[in-house]
Amino acid sequence: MPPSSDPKANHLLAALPAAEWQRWQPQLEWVAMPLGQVMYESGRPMSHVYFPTTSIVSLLYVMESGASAEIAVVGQEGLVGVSLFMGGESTPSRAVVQSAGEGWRLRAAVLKEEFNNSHPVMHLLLRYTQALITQMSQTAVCNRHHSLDQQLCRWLLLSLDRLQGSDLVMTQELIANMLGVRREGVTEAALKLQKNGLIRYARGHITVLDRPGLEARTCECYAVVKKEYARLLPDRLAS
Amino acid sequence: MPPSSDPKANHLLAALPAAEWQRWQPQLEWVAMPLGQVMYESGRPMSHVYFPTTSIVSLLYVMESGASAEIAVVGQEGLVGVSLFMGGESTPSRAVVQSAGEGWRLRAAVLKEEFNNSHPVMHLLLRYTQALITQMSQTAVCNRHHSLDQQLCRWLLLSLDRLQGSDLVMTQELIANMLGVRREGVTEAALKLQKNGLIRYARGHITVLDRPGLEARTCECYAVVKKEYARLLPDRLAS
DNA sequence: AGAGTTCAGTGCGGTGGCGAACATATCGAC
DNA sequence: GTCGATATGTTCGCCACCGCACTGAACTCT
Repeated sequence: MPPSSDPKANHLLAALPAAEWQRWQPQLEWVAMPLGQVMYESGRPMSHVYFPTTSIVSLLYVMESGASAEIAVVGQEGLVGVSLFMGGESTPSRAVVQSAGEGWRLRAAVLKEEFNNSHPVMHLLLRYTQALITQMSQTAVCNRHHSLDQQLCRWLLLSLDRLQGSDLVMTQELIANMLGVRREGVTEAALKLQKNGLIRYARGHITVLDRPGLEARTCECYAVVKKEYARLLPDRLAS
Repeated sequence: MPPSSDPKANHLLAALPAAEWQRWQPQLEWVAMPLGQVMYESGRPMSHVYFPTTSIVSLLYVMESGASAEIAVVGQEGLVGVSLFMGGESTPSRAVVQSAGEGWRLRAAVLKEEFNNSHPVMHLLLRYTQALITQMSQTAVCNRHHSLDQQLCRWLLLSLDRLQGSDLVMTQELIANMLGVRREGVTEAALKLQKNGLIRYARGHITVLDRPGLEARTCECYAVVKKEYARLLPDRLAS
């Protein structure tokens, strides 16, 4: 399978200054990211950082009981593996491909070297990390206070922002795992949305018909996160 | 009110290399941190970073409805204001003193300069930030899956770790605000703990009698966070 | 000592999400 | 075209937590 996507489809790579881009380009390695692939496992050191272009990756925590919950989602606007330059080498969470696609990766040693020796790179990555922190915080708040209906809308919108088009390949079962709720709950919430003409779905394909409608139904969390991404990341970096 | 605490009671300050400590010491300003004081407000640029010594600060998000939820807690093991060196200058959350005490602060400009020009400082602060990220992630998970009983235990333990002694000055009302639940719910959960001899409390004073007992009742989230702090932060930095 | 305030405990109906079991529908493989 | 696997829809009892209203107790201030 050949690369069909430009690395610069990733917003962070696109935002690199020319000098850095020259150095990185030969080191970037194309990767296919099929649905369900585990990009890194909880507690395991990471060998690469990944820059998704057409894929979406979920950071999720899997509990002892087997239950899970999504902490944040990463797409073309970001990168998977912040703990590499943050200094921890690993995190207690897992990264799983939530929507199949492609991406580019860089070896851990190369990234750390670049992070330490280039202020523009460092500041870019740290600002992205802060945006990610906002997403995690807001997830915590949302999990506490908002209804499943609202959370489903938020989740659909966040995912949509990280893809092109208005189609998601995603079963209700998977969404339930991400949100950390029962599949039946998602069915019920999705039914309401479909009845109101906001989405249409069938056997793992969801089409968003009325984006403004979803935005009207979701909680404030979506807007807070989106605004913060726009504030922290230059130009088209805003997802 | 004179300073009664050594800056080095803060673990991050204590971990500074000698050269950095020499530069920082004259710049550090002692501050009293009374209960309820807002260290920074959502969306507002920060003028200082704060290094608590005997106080505890909650990072919390206040919703449009007025409801709130704690995202993370900071004490002698850390610092308040990571967004300064992460590059965002502000965050959508608020920082409030949850347990009165003291701390030291540094002007934003000084901190940023130090962060950019000293690799040891940078790495120390980034590792702390990653630990903080773990705490936020785990809060999201905990909010999703665990009972109020378990969360109360987790919260008590996290707070206890950031203080000396086994006493908390804290009403149930305040705890409820932090956890983002009803005050009555906290009353009920606290009653159970008291009946089982794990804690004793009265009118805003809580004494932990049986720490291992609390640890046995709490969810895995506490241990995950604690372990990650220990892993990421050198020596006695582990809270 | 009395009044007002703060803090903790209790009861009651409502509800959102849980767990489990089961019914249907669509797709792909053979 | 049949069969099994996969995805979605429905039901039912259950329980934790919610919102509200109220009681009682302890501390504070004058």
